[in-house]
Amino acid sequence: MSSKGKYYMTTAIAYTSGKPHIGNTYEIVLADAIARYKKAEGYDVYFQTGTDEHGQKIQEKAEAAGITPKAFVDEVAGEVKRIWDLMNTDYDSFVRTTDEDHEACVKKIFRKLYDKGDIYKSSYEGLYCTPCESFWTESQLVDGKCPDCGRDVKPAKEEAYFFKMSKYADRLIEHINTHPDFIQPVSRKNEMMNNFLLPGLQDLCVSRTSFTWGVPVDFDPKHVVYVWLDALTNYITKIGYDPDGSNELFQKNWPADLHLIGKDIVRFHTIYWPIFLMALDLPLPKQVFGHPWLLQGGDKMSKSKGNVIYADDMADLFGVDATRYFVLHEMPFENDGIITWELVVERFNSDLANILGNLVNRTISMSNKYFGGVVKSTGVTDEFDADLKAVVTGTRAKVEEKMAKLRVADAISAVFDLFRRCNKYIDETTPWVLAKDEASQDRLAEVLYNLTESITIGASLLHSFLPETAERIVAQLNTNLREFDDLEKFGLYESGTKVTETPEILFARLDVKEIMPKVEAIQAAQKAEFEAEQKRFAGGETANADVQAAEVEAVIDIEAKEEISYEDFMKMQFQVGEVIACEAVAKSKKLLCSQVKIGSQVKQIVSGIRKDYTPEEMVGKKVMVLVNLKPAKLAGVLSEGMLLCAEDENGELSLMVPEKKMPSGAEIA
RNA sequence: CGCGGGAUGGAGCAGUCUGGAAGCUCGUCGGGCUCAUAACCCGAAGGUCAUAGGUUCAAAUCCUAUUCCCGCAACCA
Repeated sequence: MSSKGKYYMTTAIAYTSGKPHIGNTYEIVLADAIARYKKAEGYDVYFQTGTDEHGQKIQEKAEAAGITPKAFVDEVAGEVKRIWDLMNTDYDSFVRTTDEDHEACVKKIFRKLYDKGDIYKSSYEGLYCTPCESFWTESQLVDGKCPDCGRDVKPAKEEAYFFKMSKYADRLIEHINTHPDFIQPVSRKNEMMNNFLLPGLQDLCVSRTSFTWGVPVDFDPKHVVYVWLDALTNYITKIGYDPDGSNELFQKNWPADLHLIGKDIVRFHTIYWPIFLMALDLPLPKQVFGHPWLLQGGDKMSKSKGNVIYADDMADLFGVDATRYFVLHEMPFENDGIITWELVVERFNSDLANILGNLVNRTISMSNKYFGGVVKSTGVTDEFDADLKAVVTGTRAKVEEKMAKLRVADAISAVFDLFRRCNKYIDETTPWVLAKDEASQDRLAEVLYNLTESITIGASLLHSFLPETAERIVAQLNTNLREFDDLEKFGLYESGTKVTETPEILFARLDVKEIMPKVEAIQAAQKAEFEAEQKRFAGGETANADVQAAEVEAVIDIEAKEEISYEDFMKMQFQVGEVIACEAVAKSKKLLCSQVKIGSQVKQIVSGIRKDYTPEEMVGKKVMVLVNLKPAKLAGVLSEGMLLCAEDENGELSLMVPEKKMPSGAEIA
């Protein structure tokens, strides 16, 4: 096959703070489908993926786990690689940002940009929260306090390196305007322009001193390179970029043809990354595609809820190709997709089992039943053949058109339309009727030949998306996958070939009733694992909470706070209060404003409990109140105390109430 | 007045840029068929395309206003 030239594509590198879930997995499968497809089309594809392993978060997680950051990322990177391989992804290069060659190159790049004057040393000024070790901007503060811990912040300065973004902004705007395909989908381009480029770019802080797990700046080792400068450059370092002279692989492959990333990091890939490249005098990537997210029933996935869907769980239940099929098919082009176990089962049954699996099975069965498995072309056609052939041979062009626009879900649908057409063809030609008449044996043979040929072409087109299934299909038909260039030709299946005598079921239908208990088991295990992890990381006191489906009663461990003295405790005054009136706070979604009678006085208390309690049910409750809390305004409403609540791992709240009847105002100690 | 996304038959989505008969998949109901994995094929019901105005010969699509939902992004740099 003639080469159409090189095609260098990358995924974002996965951050190694934890096991990748189905959303991360989506990206690699999508990339793999595109890579396989481009290869089939005749491109010389180089496909790189990997892991991003530096940063404060990882350092903290490793510390909590009591291991070195390196040991931590080794484990997670191994897990990422395992899942990528499990998903049958055919990448050419797996980069880790802790690779020595990468780190060495990042240092060189940093120095080059510094020598060039694009990076300069200055100081970061902002409002600093000492306990949190974080800088905040004025607008991030909540009531003038640290949004994380609520404590006071003070103006502070930290030495840091900055990158002169503004220097290249005009060039970038020009580039984006003259290359309409650069940012895909287009809606994101407008977002970038309007929100970041046109208002003016701020210089970017590209070093940190607050943690050490990163690539040190070699001429100023107390700084580490800001993660994005470290992470983004993987696209060039690993294929052989070197400021002192790059190798052939780099010469051949750069600029990248496609960076496939999640929509959340479009900004980094379409603003910072191109500007870094401009500063290095390198050409810009041809296209950045920000794909949407896969959401769980509209909800965010959360490990603590036990509803995170992992690729290996899905692969266990449905198989690798079914998992690939689902994520590829269900993810729309521009908006977020939804994934639920029920939807997965539905897709599995209707598309994979019914339309595809059953088609292959019934076709092979008929060949065996009527002709001892031998598929022969006899040339006896009739009116139904032309349309079948037109659809089958026209599918390649449809797939081609969709894939050119990276409309992978649409491309895979086009392939399934081919299989649908085959099922219809069986109904039109009614082979079982032909079989009863000795005179129509040749016609019957031709029908089965046409089906076998159609399925072979369909399977070949399917190969980029579901490689294993495609191979299983052609193996059963005792043939090979067709070359891409031959997919518009009908009739290449060798006449007289004998198909398998024992067709295996490609996808056995699933019963959602049988799947759901397994799902629940997975979720329970996940919860338990999460809690064990929390326990391991945090240690400390345990508290009980009710958990429905789980066999063991779940407990929650929270981070232990500093020990306090009895005096500290006695500073707080708790009393029983009776809610005598309650209403929702108009300007807020979360807050309820209660009038609480404590002894003879009434305090107004605002609480963030609206999702768990209605104003009506609040009235009359005897609650536990912290009464000497300094009054504060929440959403513009004065609050003079705090109602005490317990919170479970799902964020569900339960008001603390006295176990026996207690008068309002009773002291709690 | 923080920013962004969304609202299309029971569910999930396409169509909106570039106005021109409201479409796809699933589900439901009815029918057909029996080669096949209770699969396959055909047909039907079901939507004033969130609301109100406007532009136009023509609006899901363009403009204006309003309402409602959802995120702030996948455990996180």
